[in-house]
Amino acid sequence: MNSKVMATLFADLDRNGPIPLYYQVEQRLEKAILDGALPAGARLENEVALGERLNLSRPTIRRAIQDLVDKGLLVRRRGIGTQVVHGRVTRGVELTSLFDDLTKGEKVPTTVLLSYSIDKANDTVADRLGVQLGSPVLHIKRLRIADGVPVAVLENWLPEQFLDITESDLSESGLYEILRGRGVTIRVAKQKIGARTSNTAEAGLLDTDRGTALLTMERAAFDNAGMGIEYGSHYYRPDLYSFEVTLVEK
Amino acid sequence: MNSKVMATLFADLDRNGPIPLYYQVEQRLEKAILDGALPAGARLENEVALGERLNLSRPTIRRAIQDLVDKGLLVRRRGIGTQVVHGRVTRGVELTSLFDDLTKGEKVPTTVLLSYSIDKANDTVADRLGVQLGSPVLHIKRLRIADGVPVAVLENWLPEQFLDITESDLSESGLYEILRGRGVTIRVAKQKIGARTSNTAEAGLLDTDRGTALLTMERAAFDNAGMGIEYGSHYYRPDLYSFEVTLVEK
DNA sequence: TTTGTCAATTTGTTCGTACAATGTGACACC
DNA sequence: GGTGTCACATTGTACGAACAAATTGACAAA
Repeated sequence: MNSKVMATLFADLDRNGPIPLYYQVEQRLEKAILDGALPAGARLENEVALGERLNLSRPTIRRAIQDLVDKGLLVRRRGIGTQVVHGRVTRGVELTSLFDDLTKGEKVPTTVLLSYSIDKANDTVADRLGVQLGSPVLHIKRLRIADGVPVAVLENWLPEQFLDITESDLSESGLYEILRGRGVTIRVAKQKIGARTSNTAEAGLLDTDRGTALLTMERAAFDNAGMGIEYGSHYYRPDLYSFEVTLVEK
Repeated sequence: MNSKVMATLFADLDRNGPIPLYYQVEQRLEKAILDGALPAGARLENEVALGERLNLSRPTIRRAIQDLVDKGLLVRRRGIGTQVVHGRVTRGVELTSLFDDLTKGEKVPTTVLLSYSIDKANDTVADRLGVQLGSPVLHIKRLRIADGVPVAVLENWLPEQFLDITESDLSESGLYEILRGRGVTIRVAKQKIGARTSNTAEAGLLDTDRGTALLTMERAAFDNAGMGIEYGSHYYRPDLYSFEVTLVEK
């Protein structure tokens, strides 16, 4: 390990703050890997030595390393040591929305609210969200535009507790941003990704020709307690968007 | 917790065998949840009590529970306890192949080997697998059929160490099955899922009309040491196949 | 009635320690 | 020269302990 790494890695830890020590170590290591300070194949110091250097116990170091192994950034083998994973496999699965994805890139996302209403939950929505059939749900349909080009049509249903989300909220921020702002944390999401051929209306919204392929995604999202938060049925222009997933086998 | 649960959960552990104790506990809990013995919303005993009952330390119990939380089966909250997750969210992301998926259902999968050759790695393949440009790679192209209906066209490239996989191997088993049989364990896979419109040749293979939508998937898979194992570029008939992914936020 | 406070419960973090299992490399032995 | 064995390094499993943080519920105070 070179001196640059040592600087970011072995600076003082905040031992009294609210951020767990293992998490501080984890983030430093992750940054070093993503920055390239720890290149692919580089071997880490062993756990005991790292612990002594940082004045942390071995379990704490192990936890930090294990999290990065779970993310697919590190690989470890008994008797050998811990290495930065080869290859371009960089980031794990994340729960994000299209809005987040676009913001992270250098695109400028815009939203057009196509429809906004309070409906009664039909069979599908009630099943996916786990609410009573016929109970009130917020139903929205949005056109997402990046740098002036239409990218996706997003249709969402949210349960009763979110009926107070306003139209102006939705035009300002992504749905997931609004939910985060309300303290909602999404814990589990089940997605189904497919494709189909567009009809005239769909093609019109996305500014393409009827009959071209659409990438489709259905998602049901749940919070800590397993309550349904959001059900969405979306379609995307496949020349402008695709889903990337990194799977890590335990 | 009822008595049936106690029976499966609190039977004697194998304390000397090679199977880790935390893993034995984990599997018993998972079985109890999947069997419905621990229904959605059921509250587990607290960690300390569970440990005393099984004569295990708290860290061991915690590890078992944590793994199930990571799989999306349990939810825990400080001050509250641990509960079986609500909702229909059942299983986490798994690394499987189309062949596995079809076998698990009640379909009968067939394979037609469309081409089989040893090529020199081009730019894309060399990059994805992390091998030298121009190094020998096994290149195969297969048509996957389920119950007599063509479902997907699978094109794969494998590095030098797999050149000895034969054509008959491939017609008998799925690729991942062959790899498992050779002791290869895939650790990390990066997938990109998208869609596009089919051309005449593609439509012909899948027995559809030219211009219909295709679901596409690219995958690069790596083993423990981060070595590239397989790079694939596939397309699917979207009316017959889709990708389901369950995401769990840590 | 409402509000604030405190105790009890439960998971979260961190420490220290011990031994087991696995892979590497050196060395002796044939 | 080849082969087996042994010591060493490193991660894996497991124990015990202590305190921190979050949630609930009971009780006292306004």
